[in-house]
Amino acid sequence: MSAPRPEFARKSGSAGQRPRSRIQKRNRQIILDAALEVFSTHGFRGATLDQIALEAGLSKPNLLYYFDNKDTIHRDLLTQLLDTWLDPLRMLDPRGDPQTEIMAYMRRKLEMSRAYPRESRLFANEILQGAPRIEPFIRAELRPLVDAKAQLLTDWARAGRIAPIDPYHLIFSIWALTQHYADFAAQIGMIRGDGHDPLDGAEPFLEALYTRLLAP
Amino acid sequence: MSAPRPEFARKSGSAGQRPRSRIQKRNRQIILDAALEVFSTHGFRGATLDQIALEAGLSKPNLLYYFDNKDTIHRDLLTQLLDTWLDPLRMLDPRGDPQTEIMAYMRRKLEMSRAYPRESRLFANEILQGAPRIEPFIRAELRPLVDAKAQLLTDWARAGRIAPIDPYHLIFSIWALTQHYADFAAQIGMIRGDGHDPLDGAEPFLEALYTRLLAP
DNA sequence: ATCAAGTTTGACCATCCAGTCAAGAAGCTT
DNA sequence: AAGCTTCTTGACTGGATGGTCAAACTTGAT
Repeated sequence: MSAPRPEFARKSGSAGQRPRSRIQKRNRQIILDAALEVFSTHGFRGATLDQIALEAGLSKPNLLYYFDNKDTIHRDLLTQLLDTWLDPLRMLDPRGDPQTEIMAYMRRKLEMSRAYPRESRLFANEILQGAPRIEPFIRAELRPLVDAKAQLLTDWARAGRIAPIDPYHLIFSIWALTQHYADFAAQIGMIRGDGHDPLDGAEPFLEALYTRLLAP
Repeated sequence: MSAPRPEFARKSGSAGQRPRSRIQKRNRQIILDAALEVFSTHGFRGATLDQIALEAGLSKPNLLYYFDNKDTIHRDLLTQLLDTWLDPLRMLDPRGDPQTEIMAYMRRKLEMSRAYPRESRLFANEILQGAPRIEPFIRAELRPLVDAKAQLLTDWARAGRIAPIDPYHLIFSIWALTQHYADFAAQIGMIRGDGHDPLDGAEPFLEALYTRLLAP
């Protein structure tokens, strides 16, 4: 007879249910990993279930046994990503030394570009397309967080502890500079030579840049 | 009977043939403009000819009367874009004042993000996907240009006319910071409020940033 | 006005692709 | 080993999409 979906996968309104069996856990992870690979380079519409299935080493119907549809896979990936995407900014500590804190934030973001370039590209793809799927998240979570941290930066600037620069542009600059190494890795690789690590030398450069920018 | 393609459109190995009639010129431009809109937000695979035709106010077969296929439209757009994409960097003048020259380069790039955000996103999409269509261009044109200008920056640094910073990362930083305002405009708009111009305040910020970074 | 060339389109086709289904294979439990 | 559940897949469907074609319409030169 036709196999019913396992309970946990029936309706995954929000991600985070844990698979029951070991096979479930393993295959869901394999699929998400393959999907991340494909979605991050081709975008949502450009990716096909066949590609993902091939990448995962599973059959397409098998994919759809674990996930209701293409959209669900994509949403689960984004949800998983967004969960941790804001942590570096959240960690910006009002009690710390301003320059140290901002520098540490930049380093955490750079480390994320190094460790999770595919996630960065998945995010970039989503934003390029107008952020249709994560607009609510950006408005409800990211925006207030950025507003709060911008206020903190303003306070620091007012107190003369960092240079008086626009806090929003400061944050955007950190995003732009760090994510660039993941999002444009293909271009950087072609320019610097293919054996070259795109991030080589990035950290000292960014340290110099922000040291000079932030000095009061 | 079946209409043969007009001469100029027969085989457009490289873009740049000029249309014969006024209608040709007008409609090709309308189509390219519509295609830019659609490709830049949905990527190559994500865009459909129907979408482009709708955006252009033409029928799909009519689109294909002016362009051989979807790929040709995309290639023509990229070719047209790349033609002017490197001009700002090419203009970096060895005889000028280093800081003024670099600052002017940054301003030219920022101006391109303001004037041609769709082109920037088209380019970003292409790179995100691994630059499959413009890899030859990057290797044959962009790379040598960047190498040459990096050498120039190194010379300036050696002469103590700018701070001793990695020239490649300096160039990448200008790309990242300026293009970010076009590529991530959707995100910036949601954070700063939708009536807000994403580029508002960007120029003074970047001026401060590069002034401080470049000072010897 | 006439005619040929250039332009436009409705109808159509082949392929691709997300998603279904029923049957079979593999695991688990006793 | 039996019997139940979970997992896997070949074959299929319906709709979207890139592209074709022949007929009709428009334009411009004479």
